[in-house]
Order: sequence, then structure tokens, then C-alpha cells
Amino acid sequence: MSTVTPVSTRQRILDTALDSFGTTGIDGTSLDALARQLGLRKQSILYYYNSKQALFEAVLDEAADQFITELDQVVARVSPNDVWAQLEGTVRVVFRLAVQRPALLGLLREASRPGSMVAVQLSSRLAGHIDAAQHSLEIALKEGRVLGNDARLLLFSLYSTIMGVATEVEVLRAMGVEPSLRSLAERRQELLRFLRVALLPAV
Amino acid sequence: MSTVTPVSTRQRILDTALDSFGTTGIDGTSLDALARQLGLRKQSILYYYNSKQALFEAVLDEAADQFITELDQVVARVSPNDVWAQLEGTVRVVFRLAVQRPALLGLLREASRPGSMVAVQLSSRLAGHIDAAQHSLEIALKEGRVLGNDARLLLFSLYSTIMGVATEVEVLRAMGVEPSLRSLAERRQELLRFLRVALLPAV
DNA sequence: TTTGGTTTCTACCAATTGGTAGGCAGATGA
DNA sequence: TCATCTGCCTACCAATTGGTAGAAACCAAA
Repeated sequence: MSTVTPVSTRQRILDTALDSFGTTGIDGTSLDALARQLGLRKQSILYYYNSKQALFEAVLDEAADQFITELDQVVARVSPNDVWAQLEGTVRVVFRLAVQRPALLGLLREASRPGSMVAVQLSSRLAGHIDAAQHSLEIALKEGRVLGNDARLLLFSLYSTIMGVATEVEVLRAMGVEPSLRSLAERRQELLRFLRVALLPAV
Repeated sequence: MSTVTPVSTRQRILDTALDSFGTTGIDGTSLDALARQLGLRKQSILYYYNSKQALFEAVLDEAADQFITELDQVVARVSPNDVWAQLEGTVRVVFRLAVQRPALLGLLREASRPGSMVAVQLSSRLAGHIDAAQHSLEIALKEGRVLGNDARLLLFSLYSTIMGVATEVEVLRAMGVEPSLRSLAERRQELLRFLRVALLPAV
């Protein structure tokens, strides 16, 4: 027995806005265009969210929620001591999002733009996860289970690599690789191999 | 004897536009604001570049030129067989640009945004360099001087890592590291260590 | 001094932007 | 039945956008 859950207009606006902000960017998204996509007038959007800025902040919160939820589901299952398993899980999540909800990653990308000020809001939401990851890394470093010096910088390198490989589609296209599910899987595999070599001491 | 070289208005427009497009983005840059920065009226900009689009394309060309020039100066000096030396040079160039001309990297970032169409123009300019790098990597892979499977995907991973570590300042800030010259140097060092481990076979 | 080309300007313009004011239909509860 | 509240609307608005038309200012050569 499947019931059609009525999605509230408020939620529909949020979802559509996330997609639009994440792909076209915040400047590239007008309230009019957004309303058109939703089959509404812009004033109905402003009824739920008092300004574009307010809408954007709500979208950011939503994005952080979704991202954290996805991450928790996969990462929290494995032992916090097994850094590699955690990393593998993270990569899996990010790549799944790259397929199913690319706008979410696009939004993170937009937020991490230099001088964006948006990052502040996001970072406070993600701070806990970042700290936990850093802590795990620190211990692993001390025990020699992972190669490296500075946990924070190492974490940063990992972030850059994973995010980049998952989202920089245009660069890949420029290199002659047409993005596809198959190429994405190959990319993920090569990425994991790359990270394994970079992180884990030779056996 | 130092002579004040008169910089043509055309060139001033190009430079200022590069900075603005690279930091504020193309949508975030209005011709009026640009003109104000230059002490001109917007119509003077349109006199030299017939439309905003035309200006942007010229800016992209300029950016590609500058990037290639910088890269050639450093990379072309070392043997094409020494993949590691080439990579080290590339990292040095990118990090220098991150300090001296961050807008240039910002523009590349903007261009590599999914669905940007801009990448096409840039990629045709960089195609030669990409091919050369890929070729070097392929040989090094075959001879076992570098770890990995697919040269293209490996190159892509390297690009993502380097570009990310050099430009994702906000992420770093979110992790509690205030960007500074000192932290940048540390980042570069850790990045090089990371890449060395990931690429070079253990001795 | 006049002429002609280059450069920069003023004066507009239509379209789009985010946002305000207020109305109208339908559901709900008294 | 009436009043109220919610949800979405039409009608505007001022500011900004990229862009056009054409006039001044300037400069060099004739």
C-alpha cells in the first residue's frame, strides 16, 4: 500500500532551490526562474522565505543536513579506528551523490569559493565531523598506521582530492573523457588506489 | 633609468576584468562596477570589447596565456622524462600564482564548473600541455618509475589535488587554519610529500 | 586650420532583478 | 453564518543589468 505523500510547497521550494543554486549558482538563479520551475509566482516563494538570502541560508542548512545524514549512515557504521574504511565509505558517499544529487556537491563547491562567507555557516554544521575525522587521523598517524605529518593538512589534501575527482567533470571532459557512469566508476577505483598508496604504509 | 610604461586602456580593462571575473565570478561582475574600478564609463569598455561575452572570452584567452607562460618557464626547463621534477615545478607555479595572482586560479576554477561550456575554450588552449603531460606519465608508468594504472585518470587526480590544495582556502579556514604565507608553505610541503608517496615507488 | 580617426563621454533603453502592498479563494473553527 | 487564517495571486516599484546612438574631446597629419 503506497500512499502518495504530499510534499509541502515549502519543501518543494527548498529542493528545487538546492538544485538550482547548486548547478547554476546563486547569482545565476533568479526567483522568477525558480518560481517558473515550480509552477508558482515568485511572491509565493517570498511568502515562505522572506528574501533570497533567507532562502539561500535555508538551502545551505538543508544541504548540510543531507550531506551529514548520508555521511553518518555510511561512516558511522565502521570502526572509528579503521581510518581506511572510513575514507572508503566517504568516497562511496561522495561518488553516489555525484550521480544522484550533483547539485549538493555543486553547492559545497560554491560555498567553498574563496571569500564566500558562506563557508562559515557550513563549517559550523560540519565542525563536529571534521574534528572527529582529524582526531582519528591523528591517532592513526601516531601509531604509524597512516603516512603523513600533520593530520589537518592531510585531511585537507584528502578532501581536495576526493571532492575534485568527484566534481571536476569539465576538466575531465577537457582531457577527452566523456563523463559517464562507467568512467565515474573507473575514476573512483583509480582514486581509491591513489589514496591507498598515499596513505597506507607498504605491507 | 626606469621609464613608466604606459599601459594601454585595452590591457588595463583586460587585467582588471580578469581579477574581477576570477574573484567575484562572471555573474557577480557588472560592466558598471568594472568601469568604476577603472575610472571609466561602461561604454568605454564596450568600445574595446563589443559585449560582456566578448570581454570574458578575451579574459579567458589572456588567462590561458599567462598560465601557459608561467608553466612553460618552469616546467620546460626540466627533462620531460623526470616526471617528478615536472610535477614539483607545476606545484611551485600553482602555489606562486595562488599568492601573486589568485584571480587567475579562480578563473580556472570558475571555468571548470560543471556545465560551464567555458572549459571548451580553455581546453583547446591547454590541450597540448595536457597531452604532453599524459604522454610523459604513460612512459613513466610503463617503466615502473611511477605508480598507477591509467595515465589520464592519474593526471586528473593530480590536477584535482593540486588545484584543490592551492585554492580551497575557505575549507581550510573552516578547519581552523587561517590562510597565511606560512600556512601556504606548509600546505605545499605536505602536498609534495603526499604526492611523492602516492606516485613514487618505495626506494 | 581643417580634416579625419581614435577615444571617451552623456543620454537613453528595454529587460530583469529582488522586494512591497494588498487582494482573493478556500479551509477552519466559533 | 461569520470571522480568521493560510496559501497563492496580481499589480507595482526602484534599482540594476547589458547594450545602442550619437555627441564631444583629443590627436596627428595635411
